[in-house]
Amino acid sequence: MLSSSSKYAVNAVLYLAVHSSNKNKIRAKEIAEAIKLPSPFLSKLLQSLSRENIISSSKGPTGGFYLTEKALERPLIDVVTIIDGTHRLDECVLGLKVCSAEQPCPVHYSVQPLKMKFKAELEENISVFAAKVKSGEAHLFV
Amino acid sequence: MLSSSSKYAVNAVLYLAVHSSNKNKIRAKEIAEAIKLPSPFLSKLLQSLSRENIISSSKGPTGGFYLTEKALERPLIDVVTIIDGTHRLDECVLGLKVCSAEQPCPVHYSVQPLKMKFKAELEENISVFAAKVKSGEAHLFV
DNA sequence: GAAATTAAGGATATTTAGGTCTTTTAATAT
DNA sequence: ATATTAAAAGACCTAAATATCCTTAATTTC
Repeated sequence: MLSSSSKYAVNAVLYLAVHSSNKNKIRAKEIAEAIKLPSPFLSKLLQSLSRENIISSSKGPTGGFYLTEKALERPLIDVVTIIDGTHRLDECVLGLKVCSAEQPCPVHYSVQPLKMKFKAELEENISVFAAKVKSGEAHLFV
Repeated sequence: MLSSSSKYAVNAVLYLAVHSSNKNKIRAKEIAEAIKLPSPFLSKLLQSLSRENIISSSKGPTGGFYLTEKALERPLIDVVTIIDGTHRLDECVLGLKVCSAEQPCPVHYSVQPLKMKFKAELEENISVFAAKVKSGEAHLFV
């Protein structure tokens, strides 16, 4: 459903949402260690996210990545679409080119509502998910 | 959620469910053309399915693949697990090693019910999905 | 301004899923 | 029996996703 890359990206963004601020930037390496990911690879993902302004960065000593207040109010699904594009979440579970209400695949009516629901969940703001982690209601890492 | 391979496999099995019988076996090549797939690749998948007895085959002239009455009563999810194994449908959407009711990821409670529902749908017999195709209620190919 | 630090960016390597080809085995028809 | 047909099996190839490395650019501290 999601690529590994976008899973990592979501993890990283939520980590930043919980731990960073513009006063407290976090280095790629620290995030990588926290979420147990090779840091050069994570850097690539962070770069992509930064280019699309969903996370912010600054170079040099005391530099690193962080989320602005504004970024916290963006839906989590933005992270996914930046990394994976939009197609992946929309395509037919059976891989049919055409799969719609008019030409449904055999599982279309079972799956379509679930897909809509999933996407709707991801429309929730990053801050909402971060709040769950902060409160201990949800966890991020092993 | 499903690998391309298991999507193809599901398509092929449903094609067989609709078109084949032990009196009317279908060659790999014909299935491949019908579902627009490279036939050597499809052959591999059919072999795996045949080894696990979810589809039947016979060699030689008038040979090919077919589904028995018994096979039609197996749940569609068997096709998926033969090709993908069981892990793929169970793993955490955010890729966390541990993701459970006790240690839920931030989207766990949103996604878990959807996943259960999806798996439950796939527990339906192959014949049920085939019937939908036969009645024109669902479609298989572009 | 020089040194140190950290992200950015490009090039490259590795792994895995996806796809192909060739030979062997089994069944059928003549 | 022999020729033909089609699946089985294994080796092999390809492309995309995943991961790494190395150089450059931007900040900060001293």
